[in-house]
Amino acid sequence: MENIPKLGMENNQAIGNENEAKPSKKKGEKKSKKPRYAFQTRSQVDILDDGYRWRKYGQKAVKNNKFPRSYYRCTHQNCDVKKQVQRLSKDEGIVVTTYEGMHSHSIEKSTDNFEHILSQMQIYTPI
DNA sequence: CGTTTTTGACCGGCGC
DNA sequence: GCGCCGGTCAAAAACG
Repeated sequence: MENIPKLGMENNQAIGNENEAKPSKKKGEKKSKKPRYAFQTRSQVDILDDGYRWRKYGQKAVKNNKFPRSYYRCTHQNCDVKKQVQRLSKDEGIVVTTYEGMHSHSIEKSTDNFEHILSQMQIYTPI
């Protein structure tokens, strides 16, 4: 697992995704809400290291997409942040990274100018 | 040695 | 009622 930050992005677009609208079933609608932040990054590599440590816990192919989607989870002590990376079947150069949850600690990596992007990401929060 | 990765299988929910 | 889908976990193996 050579996880060297490889960033080949030229254009990144942050899209605020909220929780899907569930009809009316059980769900943590009162306590833990899970904000979802989708990031569309233009890069040739799907391994976008944002400065956090992620442990892949699953990979599944998605309908509509010829490429499989990768599921990652933060390997922190109290960080249950989930992240999933998906590539567009039409544009292999487009990588959609969706973050779920918030980090409870700061970044330890260099993050280079990625830190700047991360800042934007946090700003884009909400729902 | 510790950690992480990979594939398969399993479960729950929903649809019809 | 059964089938299907998505999502997650588990184990094993691999790597530094």
